[in-house]
Amino acid sequence: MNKPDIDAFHTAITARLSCRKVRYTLGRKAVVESLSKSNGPLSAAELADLHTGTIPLSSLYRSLAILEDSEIITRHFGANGVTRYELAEWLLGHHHHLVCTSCGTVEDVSLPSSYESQIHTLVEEVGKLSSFQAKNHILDIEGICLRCT
Amino acid sequence: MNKPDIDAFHTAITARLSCRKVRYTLGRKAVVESLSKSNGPLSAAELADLHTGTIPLSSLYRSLAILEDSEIITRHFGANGVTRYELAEWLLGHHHHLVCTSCGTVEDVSLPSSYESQIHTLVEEVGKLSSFQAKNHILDIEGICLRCT
DNA sequence: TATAATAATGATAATGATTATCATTATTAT
DNA sequence: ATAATAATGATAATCATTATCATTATTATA
Ligand SMILES: [Mn+2]
Ligand SMILES: [Mn+2]
Ligand SMILES: [Zn+2]
Ligand SMILES: [Zn+2]
Repeated sequence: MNKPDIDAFHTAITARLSCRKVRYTLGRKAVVESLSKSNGPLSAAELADLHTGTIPLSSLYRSLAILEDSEIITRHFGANGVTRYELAEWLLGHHHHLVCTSCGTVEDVSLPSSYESQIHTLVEEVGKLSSFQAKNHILDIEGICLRCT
Repeated sequence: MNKPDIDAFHTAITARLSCRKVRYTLGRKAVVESLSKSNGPLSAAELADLHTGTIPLSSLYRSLAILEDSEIITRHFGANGVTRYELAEWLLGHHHHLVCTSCGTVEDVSLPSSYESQIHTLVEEVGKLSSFQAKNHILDIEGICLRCT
């Protein structure tokens, strides 16, 4: 996963939020900063830890809800039942996740585009066969991460 | 998805449970029956509805926990943040899920084996590239189901 | 069979994550 | 400067899930 510069994110996010009378406050910026720096989605608890004392939980959850509303962030489920947050794909790019079943961490991973297009075509095909209007796919790879080996 | 006969399930499950001093009681059988009949994983709430009045929630959750322990059922996350339960793959076979983002239902879908092997090889490859010991993959296809079209 | 040991049940309380309230404070618009 | 609007933070409320524990059912064994 290529880690892009945070300033570009702030600019893009400011633009999108201002369209919708939504303010890009310090608390919300803090969330975006943390998510930008992470190489995987973070849970509310993890985000709270990164800003211990500085952001009350109620505000954190509200920021997350609002950022999701504005499509700045998305939620990821699938590792245990833990909800994790990450920057939306229009910021971070399409990617998938390596989920360590031992320590529970979730790491972003981009597939080579040839693989990605394979998946895309098979998803289309399966949708047709099942008369299901496929919109997008979520591929989580479960296993043991390097640190847990 | 091929719907196999429930009696075979009961036999196999009885065998596996008896190995571990775990009883296959009516409540547990009821859960297995419901899951067998369903064409997708069910949430605890949905299971409770299917047996309104007959199974107290505490018993239901305990049955689910015990059946999961004994690897009779597995949990599926990923549709909203809802935890859903399904029969383990050694009973139901490996498959994936069509998740309707409109009504929230989750339907089982088996991929043609050529697709499945494509996924398998790409997962292996990605694991190598990321020095991640890949064990299995979870592919959810999100979109709009037939009823919601 | 009678009895002890073990497991399951069901009512209820406790927990933990998330959401809702609401008064206060900060920002924006006029 | 003032009014309108949005954000904050403390707190309470919800909701799913888990833990307790006394009671009941099942199994083992004398
Ligand atoms: Mn991610
Ligand atoms: Mn399934
Ligand atoms: Zn790990
Ligand atoms: Zn639907």
